[in-house]
Amino acid sequence: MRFSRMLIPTLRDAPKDAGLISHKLLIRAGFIRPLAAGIYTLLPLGQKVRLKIEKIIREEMDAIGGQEISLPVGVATPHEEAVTDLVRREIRSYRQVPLVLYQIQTKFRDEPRPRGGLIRVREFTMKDAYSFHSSEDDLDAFYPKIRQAYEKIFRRCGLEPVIVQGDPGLIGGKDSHEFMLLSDAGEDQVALCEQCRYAANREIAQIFKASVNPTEPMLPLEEVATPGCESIQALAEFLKITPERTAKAVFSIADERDFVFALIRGDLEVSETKLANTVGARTLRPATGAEIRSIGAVPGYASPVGLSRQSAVKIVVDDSIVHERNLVSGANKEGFHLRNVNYGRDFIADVVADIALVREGDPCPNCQSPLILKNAIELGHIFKLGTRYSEAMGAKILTQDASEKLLVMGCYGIGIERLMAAVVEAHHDEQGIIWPEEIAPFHIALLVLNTDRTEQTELAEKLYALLRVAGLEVLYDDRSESAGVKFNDADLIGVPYRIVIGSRSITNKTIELKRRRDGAKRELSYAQGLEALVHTLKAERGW
RNA sequence: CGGAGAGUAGCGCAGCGGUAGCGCGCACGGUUUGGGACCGUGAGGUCGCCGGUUCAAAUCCGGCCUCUCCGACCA
Repeated sequence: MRFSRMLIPTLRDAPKDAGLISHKLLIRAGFIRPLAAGIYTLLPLGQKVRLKIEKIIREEMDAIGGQEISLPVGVATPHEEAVTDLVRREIRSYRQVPLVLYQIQTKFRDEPRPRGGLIRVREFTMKDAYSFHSSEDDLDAFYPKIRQAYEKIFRRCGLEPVIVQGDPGLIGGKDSHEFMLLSDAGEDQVALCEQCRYAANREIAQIFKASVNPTEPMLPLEEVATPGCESIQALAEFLKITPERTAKAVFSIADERDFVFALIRGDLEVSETKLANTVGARTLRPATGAEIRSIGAVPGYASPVGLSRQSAVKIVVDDSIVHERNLVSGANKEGFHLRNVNYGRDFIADVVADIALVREGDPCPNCQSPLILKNAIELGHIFKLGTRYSEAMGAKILTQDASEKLLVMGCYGIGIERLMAAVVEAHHDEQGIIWPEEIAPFHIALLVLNTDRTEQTELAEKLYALLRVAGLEVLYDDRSESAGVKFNDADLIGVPYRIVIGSRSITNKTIELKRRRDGAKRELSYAQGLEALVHTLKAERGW
């Protein structure tokens, strides 16, 4: 393409409301334009990159037997249901599975809070894929394939995400992995163990919980006055004990219906995600003081001890509590706590579960080394759905022995524009974007510096034509701008290679080839003819 | 949805009661052209919207809208 004919509105200054580097650069370099909060127009350059990413995804999905389809854009129907419905109608026999269907389609999400340019938007392109299997074993066998396909997709886009255990959510499959690109621009957090490579989304990461005093004999309950001790910290200081010796109560309302009373060791925090998954809640919000009092508890002085059991109150106890002895917990009386509270003797839970939120430095569940927390961008998510949808919708097949069996499903997603933004986050410098070759909008930027010198423009035109014939995508900067403008735009846009034709090219019979990634330069002679030069160039690509 | 900030030319900003400004960009002419050149001329704005106060509002007051950032969801 001729730069002069292409819509590439580069900007010197980034709009002030752009925060992230990827956001600034994609706008400045003329890839995207904001239309409304979380709604972006992809300009020609942005569209080119998106199509290249989609091409990679198609190739890798097809390589593992995926078949592209296009599901109708249901108003309220999740695509899990639409695709399960399709398969329920069309698939009868175990001989027809495994079946892998995918689509690349625009998604609309009424995001309460779009942010970070393309990282989180209201409208975006998603590749969603679904696999159908005759058994758990077959899904288990397929799962590594999709995982590898994802690794390839991201690697071809120039990214090396960390694969972490993901939140299986309410859908509650047994395996779930997220492809996380470590980046400060990310809004997720992952917990990583550098020793044993344990990696999980922070929300569901486990920690090794050593009991502080599991062998201490149970002592009798004892009420103690603790005026003004409404926080664990205040309580621990007042009683001169460590927070590990206390039990903390956290109150939530699940799905605006059930009261959830969570109890965890005083030094730990509750993971809302874990808690929600434990009680099977779609939404969870903190309870108000009035709601807490309504079940007979006192904010700041609450415990399950002596609480009259109500069916609407679900008591969830973290496993950290179960193994401890003689904790201090609330007396459900303003200004009083109880010493020597013991699980089993003084109270029991409806559910005992791990609901702790990992913190930096907590011991790894596998090797007990300190975990580190990092911000990350979630590029993709794969998980085993199991039979949740096939059961709900009656998607069955006949097995070899003519019995009916529920299909076992997996589902797998990638957000395309977010991936594009993540690539920019990972690959840029002060000058602009540095696209990995496979998804760059162009292979080569061809710059002619003095457009009023016919020797130069003629040379450039010839080279432009030959490069295209050779199958290269060329952005030919034929504008009569000053050299600096052209250099800066080429760098900003992030084309992997740059050819410069200037006065030197005429006198020395050479052109300059520069690699964007590291600035490596070469002077290539065309004394043997331009065709030979183009041949060399192709050979030199990736030198 | 809760909290904080911001809306003035395409982008970045100034002006904060008296008829709308600057830089960049854009158009035209000329000189330039190896890292965002220079001179001259010019186009471009219902100052987010609605109402109020005032002789007079971009400016003061009220309401609304939009956007950005920080907290609860997700690719």
